[in-house]
Amino acid sequence: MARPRNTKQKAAVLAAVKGANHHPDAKWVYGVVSREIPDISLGTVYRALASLSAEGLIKEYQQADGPSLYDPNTEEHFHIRCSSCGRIQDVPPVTLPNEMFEAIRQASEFARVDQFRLEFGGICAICAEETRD
Amino acid sequence: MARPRNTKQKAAVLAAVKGANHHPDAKWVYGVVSREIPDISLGTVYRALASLSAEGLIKEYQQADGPSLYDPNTEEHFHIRCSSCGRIQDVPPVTLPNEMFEAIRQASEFARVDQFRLEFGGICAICAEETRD
DNA sequence: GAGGTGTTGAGAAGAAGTCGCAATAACGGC
DNA sequence: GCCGTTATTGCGACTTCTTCTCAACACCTC
Repeated sequence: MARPRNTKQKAAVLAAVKGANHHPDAKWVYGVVSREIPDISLGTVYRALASLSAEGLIKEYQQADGPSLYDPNTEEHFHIRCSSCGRIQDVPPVTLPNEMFEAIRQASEFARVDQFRLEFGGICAICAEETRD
Repeated sequence: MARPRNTKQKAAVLAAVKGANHHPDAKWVYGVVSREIPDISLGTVYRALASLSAEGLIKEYQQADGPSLYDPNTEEHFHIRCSSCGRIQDVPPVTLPNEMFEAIRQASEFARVDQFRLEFGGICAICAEETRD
């Protein structure tokens, strides 16, 4: 594994993600970075995003039904999605009781059960306000 | 919404999914059904799978990092994935405590938090056996 | 500042799925 | 059983998201 280099493209991609007040996808990052580096290519944005998440500077969040999103927040956390508008927001991490893992291990006959992926869903305040009439 | 018709294509797709001993994707179903109906098209398989899951006869399971899988088991259940071989297996459903939803609601300032998506990860028995030396 | 080699830009290619449309075939009525 | 309506099919083109190829470029070390 070679030592990654610091290029202005990667720096600009990192700045764009860190400066986002939401969870941007590659296209959005491309749009932002293009203003600064007009001839950057989308492929480079994808490579920079992959490289930055490999370095732990950002986090990739693979959606089940849409493009990967990139998260400036590298602290451990979870997400909640508004089922009405699709907005995604960070929430603090939660833990599951050990008995739950043990129950799943027994039911599945897996040798080890030590990971989980959890995301919440609901209605955000804005959508709740809008649909109230 | 029109009344769906029963076609041999849809029946064959349903039979293929129900007969699978795993969680097949559209391509696998296409491969199986093709042996019976050689000139079925992949588009038809996709449409049949969508229609069957809308009717509740099968369940679509959207993966974050791969094609949608289709689940013959329509009972409520969750999944566990082996992080080594990718095998996906059903596990019984679990519930999360109300306090967790309430905590997430407060932290997120969402109007409502009433859904979650949870999947487990670990090492299946077969992979555990293989890597033990 | 020269050299080695990560990186880039551009576009092609790949993976997964959807769409438009003419032809076909279910199914309810007669 | 035949008809007509219209849902469904097959086919290919298209969309979206992402990765790959490859020659040219530009970091970084010495």
